[in-house]
Amino acid sequence: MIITIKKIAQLAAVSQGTVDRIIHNRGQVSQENIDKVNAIIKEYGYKKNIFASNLAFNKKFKFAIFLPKNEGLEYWKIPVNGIERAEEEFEKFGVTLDYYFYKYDSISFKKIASKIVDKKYDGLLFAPIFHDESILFLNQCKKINLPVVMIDSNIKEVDSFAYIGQDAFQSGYLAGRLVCYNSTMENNVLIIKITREIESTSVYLQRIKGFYSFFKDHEGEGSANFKFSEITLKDSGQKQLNLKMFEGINTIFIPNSRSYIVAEFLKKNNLNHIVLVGYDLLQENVKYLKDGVIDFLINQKPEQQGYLGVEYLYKKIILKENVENTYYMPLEIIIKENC
Amino acid sequence: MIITIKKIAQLAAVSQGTVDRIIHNRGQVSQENIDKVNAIIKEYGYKKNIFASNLAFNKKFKFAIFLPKNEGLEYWKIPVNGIERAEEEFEKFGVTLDYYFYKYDSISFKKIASKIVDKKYDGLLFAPIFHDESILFLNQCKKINLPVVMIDSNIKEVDSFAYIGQDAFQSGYLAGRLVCYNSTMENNVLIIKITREIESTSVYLQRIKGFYSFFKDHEGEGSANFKFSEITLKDSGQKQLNLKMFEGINTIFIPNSRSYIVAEFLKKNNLNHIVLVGYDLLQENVKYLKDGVIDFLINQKPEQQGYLGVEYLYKKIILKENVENTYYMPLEIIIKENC
DNA sequence: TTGAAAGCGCTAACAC
DNA sequence: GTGTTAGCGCTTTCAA
Repeated sequence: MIITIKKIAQLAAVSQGTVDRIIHNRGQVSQENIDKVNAIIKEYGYKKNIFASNLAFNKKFKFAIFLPKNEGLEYWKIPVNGIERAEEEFEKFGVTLDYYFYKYDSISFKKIASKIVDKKYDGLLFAPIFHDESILFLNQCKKINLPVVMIDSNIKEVDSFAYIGQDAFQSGYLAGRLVCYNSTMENNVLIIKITREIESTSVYLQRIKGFYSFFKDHEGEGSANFKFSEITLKDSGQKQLNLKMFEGINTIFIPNSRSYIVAEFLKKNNLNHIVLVGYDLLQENVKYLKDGVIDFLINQKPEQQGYLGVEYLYKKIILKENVENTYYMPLEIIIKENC
Repeated sequence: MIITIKKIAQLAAVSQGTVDRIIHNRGQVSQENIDKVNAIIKEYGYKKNIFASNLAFNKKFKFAIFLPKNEGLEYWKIPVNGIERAEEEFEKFGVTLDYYFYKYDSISFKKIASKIVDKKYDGLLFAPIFHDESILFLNQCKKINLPVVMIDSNIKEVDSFAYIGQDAFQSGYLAGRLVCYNSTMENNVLIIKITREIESTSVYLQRIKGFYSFFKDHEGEGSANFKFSEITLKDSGQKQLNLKMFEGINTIFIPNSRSYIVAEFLKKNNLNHIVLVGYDLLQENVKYLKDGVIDFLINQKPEQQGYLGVEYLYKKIILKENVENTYYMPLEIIIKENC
């Protein structure tokens, strides 16, 4: 049997109002009553009825969603799917979402950021791409007591905020192992960075660090040899690729979701022997995985990151639960057979 | 603005009671009013307030959990963890669970099964091990309109029940691929069945089928050769293992969670060159995975199966949502680097 | 500092 | 067939 506020009031010989004040620390109660009520709560183990609470509270909750704009790049569509799934699920609990998308420049970012701060949301789901600007923004959020959950990448400089996403370094480390599964005696590994970002804190750079780190940790083990080279391409498709780049290469690592660009080129030019490891289950990537051009994809479940982000806010703000502040998504290895 | 029953009643110029009857199909309403109210609902998009609904309903929900007893075998502990996590989470929504564990004999099973049927639960989470007995039991459940969700293995003979779990065949197929990653030119594959089950429908047999199927589908591809043999051991530890069994063997597939038994033997006898693929992240298995004795574990997330099973019942019975009837867990490939 | 009570939206029992 | 209403447990306001 679960005890109610009414019962507590009876047992303590006070009114419901007094019990409520004590439970919510609203003050204006005598110490005597505080002690009396707390003793009863302790003895009987009061748990608030979440249905009655929210019904009486009768408030709608507004969360802001603040993500990079999906400009022709499928990647940023995926978390939105998860967010929309969560939106549907939590609508009945009074949750509504406002979406904000910033372009890949810091002016657009700042403009929208200040709009969000002004609008007095109950919570914020945020994917920080620009490191310095994000820190400024997060500090503002802190000032106005706006609960934040970050996805995709973390900003550790501002604490007290939650993060749901990948361990980028470890995922690169994992990629190192995967590359070995199809290795030969002599391996020339090419790392291709296809990006417009310049941030030195970017996720893909941490992945590359993890990748190298794997080989450092396993130096001298086994008999296979690995040599590495890197190239950087502007984010404009495969026009910049040419056959020369791939001479002598038998292994390629693409540290972000753009591996389909390289896969397309490899397929066209019949470079079938090359092992290719990339990230994220974009439609195009999956196509080349099933084709056998891409060998491994590491999945960080961006869809679920979006869903879990909203769920985090819901649990924290509406249910007032204690939720873990950091959640690293498991690193999924995706091959043709478990896709 | 979300419309309420009260508003609908006003708009339709009927009472709340009438609206309620129409929404819940309780009958005893004139067709005229049904049409009027439905038109309004359609226009304004009524969604019931789940807080008010459950507060008024004010019922506790009792689910039965019916699983094989964990007799020294860690595997059946794991879904219970997930179930307990769900229990904690849904307690505040009025969910309570009763646990029943049956021993590995059909008499124990039947006895407890009839107890559950008598007790009039609101829902049932069930792991069917005994095929024929389970069909009988499920038919009884159907008769008394008890909603059921199955985990771990599915009984397809009785429809209208939900299933959350693995695609056993596909997971064996996947194991086939994994075995190839560390293959040489000539491979002798040993499949070790460590079990006390005799059911011809058992999960592990479907896994073996999938495993062979992979090699059939890839016959003639590549240059590696595979030969297969099988042994069956009673479920009594590694005393039955001997070095002779492993002569010439370079690959082992264990189609259930007992791979640690073989791993222990391999380690003791320094059989380091053998590739070992198994199932499930039992503590012991993980230990040997990190040790490098086990190469791959396929994870079917039994913990999450338990959690999702309870969540399914909650969503279906308390929230009255439409929930998918079959959910196949993704097949996770676990190696040292993403454990 | 405290008590009383309205009301959140829905369910279900009862009266007509 | 239909309308009325108590009550679920909590929040919040107003009065004392």
